Amino acid sequence: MVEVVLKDGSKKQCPKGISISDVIRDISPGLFRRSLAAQIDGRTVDLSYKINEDCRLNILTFDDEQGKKAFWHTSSHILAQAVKKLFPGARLAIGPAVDNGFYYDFDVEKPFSTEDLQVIEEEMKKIIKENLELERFELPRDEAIAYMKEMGETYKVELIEELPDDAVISFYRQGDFVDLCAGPHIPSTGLVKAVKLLSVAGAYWRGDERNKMLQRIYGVSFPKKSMLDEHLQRLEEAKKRDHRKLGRELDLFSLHEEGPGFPFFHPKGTIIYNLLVEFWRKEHVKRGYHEIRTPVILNKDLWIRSGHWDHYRENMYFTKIDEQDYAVKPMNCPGSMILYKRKLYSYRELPLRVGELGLVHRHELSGVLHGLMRVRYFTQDDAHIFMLPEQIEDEILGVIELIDHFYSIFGFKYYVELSTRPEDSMGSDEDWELATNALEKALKARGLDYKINEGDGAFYGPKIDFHLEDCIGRTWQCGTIQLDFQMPERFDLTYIGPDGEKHRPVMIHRVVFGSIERFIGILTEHFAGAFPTWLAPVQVRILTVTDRADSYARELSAILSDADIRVETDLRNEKIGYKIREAQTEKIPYMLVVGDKEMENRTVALRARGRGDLGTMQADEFLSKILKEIRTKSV
RNA sequence: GCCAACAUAGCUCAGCAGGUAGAGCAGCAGUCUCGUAAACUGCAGGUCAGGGGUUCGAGUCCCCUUGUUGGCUCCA
Repeated sequence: MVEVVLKDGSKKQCPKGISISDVIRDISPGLFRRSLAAQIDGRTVDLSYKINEDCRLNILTFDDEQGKKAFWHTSSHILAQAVKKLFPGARLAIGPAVDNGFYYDFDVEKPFSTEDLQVIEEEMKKIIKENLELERFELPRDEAIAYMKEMGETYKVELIEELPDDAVISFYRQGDFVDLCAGPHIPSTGLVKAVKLLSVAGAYWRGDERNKMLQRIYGVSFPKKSMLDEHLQRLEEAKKRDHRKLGRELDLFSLHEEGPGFPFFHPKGTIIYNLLVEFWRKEHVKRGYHEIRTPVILNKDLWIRSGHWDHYRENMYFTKIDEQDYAVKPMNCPGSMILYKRKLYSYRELPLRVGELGLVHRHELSGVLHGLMRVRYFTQDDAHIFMLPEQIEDEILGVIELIDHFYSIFGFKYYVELSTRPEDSMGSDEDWELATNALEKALKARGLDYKINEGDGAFYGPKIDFHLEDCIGRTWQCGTIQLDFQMPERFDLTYIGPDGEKHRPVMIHRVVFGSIERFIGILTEHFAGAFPTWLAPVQVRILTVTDRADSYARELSAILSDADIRVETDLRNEKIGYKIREAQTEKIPYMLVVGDKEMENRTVALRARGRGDLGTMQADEFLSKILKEIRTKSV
């Protein structure tokens, strides 16, 4: 007998060699129907796994992250089986579960068309209907390679050859289809009650553009038909929050063929931009930052010296002035270096925090442009902190505090990553290790959860990245903190120490918003266009019931405007319902309805976006209420 | 840049198997003075992304270019 400890702590005696399925069936037939995979002592396994010793058992359903993954992983096998049946020449690459479904990469003669997806989806449904069982088996390395070679699966052969020596090489069989796979999988294909193939895309083998481009099919699946409908419904809803759609509807910004990746900001978008900048300046002055402005175009020699020519040239724009080569800045740091070098600094002056709202241009590949999120010019809310080596940790912690303060004001949740040395980079291994450790130490001191992003640092130093989510859950890097020993060296920066000698300062590059343009995109999607009052381009609109209230409306407007509130009047000869509807679709936070009654009593009938009619109140009562809301930046 | 799809009025979309463009909203002009998400009538608005080709005839079929979308690579 073996002892199985369940999630709730209860213990169960079972015969040795019993399958997990049998254990669950014994606990509850209802749970058995929903179970997809299981964890034995934290290791995810199939339900057919035989228990041979005492263990802790955790049963996974579609509600568990790992259960979902197994479900989608099996779905990707069904996809591969369908493709092999319809396109026998297709070779299989990889087919994992991802956050929102699954995909499979195929090497095929001719790219898949949208029509092919339909046919493949139909074939998948047949496989599901057959309710094939998934059966696991293992092979020694040489047999596994021979087996895959025989089937012509060259990508699989490559995968097996690269597995570590001690790896268990397992396969899963469903009907006549076999795939190399670590598992786990759900017991049978019939559990997939609803499947939808969403898109085809090219994807390089192993994500390397030097490799062959494969055809990737994305799909999603669920154990219930209604869950698929809900999922598709959610995607539709998310589209309504898309900042590109809202940007057009709310007249914030636009993009034109004349400047792909170069957004135009309209008056209302510019109001938001300016408010963010104003807020940014206040918070930075409080924290001892100075602000500078440096040129957009600087001589090429500067960029050679900074290392950008060697490591960032592909992303830069160049121009000529009087026969000399110049570059449009893709980063602000070299300009900041020049200013640091204009005079001598004492150690007493450090840390020196120098901010710059710098307009940078970067040549991004045409295929990656995306609204305001990925553009070819943007404003970095940059700052460079020059400091003594012993100030590193405090300064990093200060920036983390600042970023957290900013994001929490908007109510954002964020993800943190630590990016380490990339292949194309400069400096010694010791410097990189020192810098990376310093960042990591600060993260730990602050108690932040973070993921390590191997090889994704800047070419001059490692970085802590802060990611925010868009409407469909894609994350975008916004804030970043980069520790740099290289630039001070390259530009021979110095400060005079207590010993009267010159020493080398260390520097931090950091941004909070990241790109003000991208941040506006994130804000738009986060609030679905209904910006908090302090950020709303129009904060109040006064709506008249009839033209008898026009002069009262103008008077109110002047009072609010004097208090720096962004107010508009709607005196058109339209029905009040029509005016309300329009203000509502423009997502204006407050509507003041004024007619004969209000005029007589010097009141306003208040209506708030999303909260409807709030009744009547004195005009000055409303004024103090909205002023407080703006001052506290409440969301 | 690569793979696929898409591009018709300011916006959202019709235009079926080639026979020279249509709706709703927005805009403009009038009428209605109206109390919490759409009053009524009329008018105007398009070298169908740009260029080439096939055809008696192309928004519709083919090719190229540009842009957009979803991915890949890359990144704030």
